[in-house]
This record gives sequence, structure tokens and C-alpha cells, in this order.
Amino acid sequence: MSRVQNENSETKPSIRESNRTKIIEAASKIFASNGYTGTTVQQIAEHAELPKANVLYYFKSKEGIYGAVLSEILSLWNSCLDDATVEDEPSEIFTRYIFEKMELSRTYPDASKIFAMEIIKGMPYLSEDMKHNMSEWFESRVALINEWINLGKMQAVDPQVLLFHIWSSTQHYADFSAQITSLRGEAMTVEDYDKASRYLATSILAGCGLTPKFDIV
Amino acid sequence: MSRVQNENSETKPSIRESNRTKIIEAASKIFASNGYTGTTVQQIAEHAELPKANVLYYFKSKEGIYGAVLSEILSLWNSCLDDATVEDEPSEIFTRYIFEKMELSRTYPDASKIFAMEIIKGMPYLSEDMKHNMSEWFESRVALINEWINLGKMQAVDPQVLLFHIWSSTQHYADFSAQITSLRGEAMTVEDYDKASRYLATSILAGCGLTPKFDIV
DNA sequence: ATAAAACCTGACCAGGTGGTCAATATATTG
DNA sequence: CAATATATTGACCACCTGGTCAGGTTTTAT
Repeated sequence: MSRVQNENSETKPSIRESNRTKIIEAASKIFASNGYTGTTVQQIAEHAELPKANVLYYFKSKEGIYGAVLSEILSLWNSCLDDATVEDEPSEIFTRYIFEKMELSRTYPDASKIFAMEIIKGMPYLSEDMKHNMSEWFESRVALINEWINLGKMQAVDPQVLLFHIWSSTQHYADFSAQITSLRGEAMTVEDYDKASRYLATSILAGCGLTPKFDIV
Repeated sequence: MSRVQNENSETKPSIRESNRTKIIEAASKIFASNGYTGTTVQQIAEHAELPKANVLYYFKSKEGIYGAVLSEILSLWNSCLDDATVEDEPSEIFTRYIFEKMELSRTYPDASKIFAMEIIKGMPYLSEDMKHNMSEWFESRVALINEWINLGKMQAVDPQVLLFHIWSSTQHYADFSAQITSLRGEAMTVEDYDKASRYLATSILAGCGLTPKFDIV
């Protein structure tokens, strides 16, 4: 009974977990704006308000910190698309998915940036395990979309290209926020995100011969 | 007679320019896959087949090399959208622009990657000059699109959001090529790029109430 | 030919980096 | 209250990095 907030199976009280999350949060910010090699353990330590040696006590190495950050990020990547089925309406699922991805970009821009840089550099630290999970997820979603197409629920578009389209256009608002803010002259507000989401949903769904269902988001 | 290959106005023979471009080309590759801080001058020197001290003879500093690479990249960024006018048909211009951006992603993926990382990190090295140029270009294109809208040549979509959409969905194929190859199981061919370009043009133009003009690309 | 300019490069250095370690302090447990 | 596990930390080090420089070679100009 009680003690619910622990996602881990271990019953370790807290100080360990508390410090580890403090470090991971600090590291995420710095990795996002400095990149992996541009980040020093000293910087992470200062941001976490811990001595450097203490940081290295919880994570044996800088690479260990980075790995923890990466896997933390991937655990965020769950979405409504995960448990969509053939019975669902693609227009609803895609609309919701686009809004979800946009909300993720708005709420966790650092996570998106770190992931983006990792991929741009050729995924040097992404474990085979993570790649495998990504591949499985991707294949199953491609299969699902193909079923929708065969059922005549949407136009015949290449499912892979469609997924890339959704990812790129939504993640862009996190990854390129500096440029967007610079060009617009001001940062994106929640309303701006909503407008952009509606536009993206309209355009992307139109490319599938669908009309977005805004009432459900 | 002969000596045509010099793009610069100076009549300096060649050795200087030849070595500088050798260095910049080598640096582009390494910056793209290692990032700024992840790249060492030694690596650039080896790739350019020059001793390190010789590299530092042509560029005073690592930052100098990076700056040269960045400005080289921005000089690639010219496109058909630059000299489009109100008289032009938006469907033609956008179709051509999307195909151009995709061709750029396919042909110069390293340039796109370096630029993407620079922006993700918050544009720390982009000169005020370059930012200013980008802003001017952006504002004038936004104004042009607004004119098209006022003339009823296309649906009323936010021009800023539209441009971000085009950039993100096309540059994705350069920046995230590692992920794309990994998920597809094979690299994108020229035909794959063409298919994806057609799809993107269809979807993005549909979002503006337009139909792409494939015959002109 | 000769002087001047441009080019080349091995050797070197000061500063910063990730990571270790031994000593100490704190918390947990029986 | 031990005693044992966990947590904390300053000091330290081997290594790597960007950058310098003096002395050399080659090219160009007169």
C-alpha cells in the first residue's frame, strides 16, 4: 500500500533517485544547447548544484549521463498512434497525433533537440536496443496505415513518407525555435502553436484525402 | 586565356584558394558528423591531407574555419523563391521551390546538417549580418505570399507557417538521413527523392488550396 | 640572380577535460 | 549503540585541444 510514485521496481527510498533526476534534468538543458562534446561534466554539476565528483558518483561517466538522458527522452515518445487499430478513423488518429507531437515540441523542446542532434550526427550513441524498438514501432505503424489504405479509409500515400512528414513538420517547432523566434520577432505562444497545429493537420490530412477532426483535440 | 575556375574577383593564382577550399570541404564533412566542439583541427587537417599548422596558417582559428563553412553554406541557399513576383503563379513557384529544396537536401546533406545544428544550439556563431539577411529575405517572401492571398491566387494561410512547413519537411531528408535509412532499411535513391517531393508538393499545395504543377520541374 | 613575399611545418605550451581516489560524513540497520 | 552501507568531496592526474612560433622552403617579382 502507498508508495506509488516510484516507476522502478526497487524500493530504494529517494535520495538516490532524487539526485539522479536532478542531474538528468540539468544535463538535458545543457546537452540541448551545447551538444554532447560541447557539454562538460562541470557544467552539469553546477546546474544541478552538486560537486562534479558527486555527479560522477551517480553516473560513472559523461557517456553514462548522456545515455540516461537519451532513454529518458525515448520514454516520452509514446503517443496515441501506438494503440491505434484498423477500426479507428485515420482522420481522427492523425489529427490527434499531430496535435500531440506539437504539444511535445512545445513542452519538451530540449528533448527534441537532443534527439535531433543525435540523429544528425548519425546516431553514434543510440543503442541497438533503442534502434530496434524504433524499427518495430515504425513497421507496425506502416502496416496499419497500409491496412487503412486497403480498406479505402484514406488515399494511397506512402506511409513511410507520411510519417516522416508528420515528424519533421512538428519537431521543427522545437528544434528550430531559435530561428523561428528570430524570424518572427517574438516567441511562439500557446495560441500560435494551436494555429500552426491546425494548419499542419489540414495540410497533411489533405494530402491523404482526409479532413481533420478538430473537435476531438 | 584559361583560368576560368576562379569565382573570386581577385586574380590570385590558385594555391591559396585551392587549399582554402580543400580545408572547407574537409571541415564540412567533419563538422556535419561531429558537431563544432566534437571536431578537432587535427581531424580537419588529416582529411584535407595537410599538417595542422598549415590549416591554422590559412584560417587563424577553428572558429574561423567554422565561420567560413557557415557562410559557404548560406551562399547555397539561393532559390527560385528569391525572384518570384506577384505576377507568378504560386502553384508553380511553390512546386519548384519544394523540388529545389529537396534536391539541395539530397545533394548537400552536410551543409543542411551543419546549419541545423547551428540553429538547434541557438545560433551561437551565426553573425548578425547573416541573421539580418535571413530576416530581410523572410519578410519579403512573407509579403509576397500575402499579396498572392489578397489577389485570391491562393487560400489564406499564414505565410510564416507555410514557409516553416516547406523548410522542415524538405530539410528533414538531409538532417535525419541516418534515421530514415535505418527505418527504411536502405538509403533513399533519386527516385525515392522524386516520389517524396511529389507527395510533399501535393500535400503542402493542397493546404493552400492549390494543385502542384509537376510538368515544370 | 637576388630580394621579397608567400608558404610550410615540427616542436612546443598553457589551459581545460573526463575520470580517479582516499578520506570523511551521513544514513540505515540489527 | 555499533557497524555497515551509502553518500560527499577536494585534490589530483594523464591526456587532449587550440593555438603559437621560429626557422625553413618555395614562389614571385624586379
